Amino acid sequence: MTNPAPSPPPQKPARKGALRPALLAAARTLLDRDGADAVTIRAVARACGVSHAAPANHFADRRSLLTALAAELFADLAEAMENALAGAPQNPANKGSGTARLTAFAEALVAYGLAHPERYRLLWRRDLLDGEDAALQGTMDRLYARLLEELSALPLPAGKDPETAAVGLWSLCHGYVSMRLDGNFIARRDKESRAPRHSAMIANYLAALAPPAHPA
Amino acid sequence: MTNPAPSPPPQKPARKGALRPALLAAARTLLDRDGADAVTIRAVARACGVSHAAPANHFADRRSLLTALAAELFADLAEAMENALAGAPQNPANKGSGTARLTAFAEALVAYGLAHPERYRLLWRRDLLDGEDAALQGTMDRLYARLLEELSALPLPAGKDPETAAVGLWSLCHGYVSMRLDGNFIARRDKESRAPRHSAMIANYLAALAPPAHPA
DNA sequence: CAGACATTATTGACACTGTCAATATACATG
DNA sequence: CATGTATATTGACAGTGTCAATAATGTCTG
Repeated sequence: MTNPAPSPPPQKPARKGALRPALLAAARTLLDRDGADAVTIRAVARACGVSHAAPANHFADRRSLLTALAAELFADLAEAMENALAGAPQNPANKGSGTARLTAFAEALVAYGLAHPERYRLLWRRDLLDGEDAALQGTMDRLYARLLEELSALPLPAGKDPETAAVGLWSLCHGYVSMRLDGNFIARRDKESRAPRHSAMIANYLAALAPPAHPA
Repeated sequence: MTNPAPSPPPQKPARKGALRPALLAAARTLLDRDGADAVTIRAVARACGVSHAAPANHFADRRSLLTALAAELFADLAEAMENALAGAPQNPANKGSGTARLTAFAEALVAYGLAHPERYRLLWRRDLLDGEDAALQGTMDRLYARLLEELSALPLPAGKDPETAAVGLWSLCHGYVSMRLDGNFIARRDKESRAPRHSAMIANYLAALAPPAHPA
């Protein structure tokens, strides 16, 4: 099946078996520009210069196309968060606030959401995606496991388990980003011009999770 | 579009000038049963036994219909949260953690979301609603102001302002409910059969906000 | 009361969507 | 070359929101 391209891929009418990635790229562009609603089978086909039914050979239906796109986006997000972790100080021996890595993790999540609104929104549009998709679930589970791993390496106070802390941190970030993106009341009071509120919010949450050695 | 569900039961032709409330009631039923996607102008009209263009006299377009419905739902939510506040102990001037009222507030929000998934989801579907609608914005703003009021009555530790605390608490609850409803990874680990995690989560957050009376 | 007006409901149409069926083209392998 | 598989095209259908023209209903005025 895999053949070396006999001629360079010049234009939208992509050669050989290159329609599938072209469709995904077009879908991503449409998503960023006009939101998930604009990512229709026919619009994607038009953007690739093929007939309206051509995508059916690569994606069974619209849900399948959006799911594949979301899996790509989730992988991007996971990479961004992994990079953030790599740039954070290694946690262990140094006691006290080992929350620098968690801060980096949470900040990266929020930053991705605010930087790519439509992409972030799509990730959670369960009505548009196939929640049973293996690729999608796998990336999500790995990301959550990563957070749990970081949290488990932290000495938590008695009565606080890593699972609840992980769910809380993720909920905090996800809720904040969602309401910012949806333009609801939080957004009207939390302009970008101010110092970013989410940083203080995250810091507060993490400080409570692992209070510094000398509480004020 | 796929047509999964059997058609809703045809209803009585609402006489007189009572079509508008009938449309809203039908929309609410459709929403609860099949989600926001199922709330189409034509389906609502069918449910009320009128022609497909009859609703146009009461709602300019689909967005207008859904916005009116969402305003109703937001009022319901506000009422539920107000009731929860009424049942909570009045802010005790005597001492210590006056977070009981905030706990009631947050628990009521989460309870509403988990009890009425489709209604809660619609509240934040900005792509389906008119964010500039006065009724919708008014109810939302009043609810947020109420939370801020409760938080401002609380003696916060230095370095923590009510605004950030309010945004954090709301984000925490909203994020948790969203991910539970969307069936994402949190839901797969946070079954109803266990003790509800959100209670511990909320308690942890509020405890950090106003630490108990015995400081170091 | 009768006529004029405003509100509301109906019918029909258009463009758009997802999806299916039948067809046509290309490619690869025997 | 012939055959067969993968892919692309055309055409159709049901469903949707929304508009225009029409009809029916009520209400108010003179």
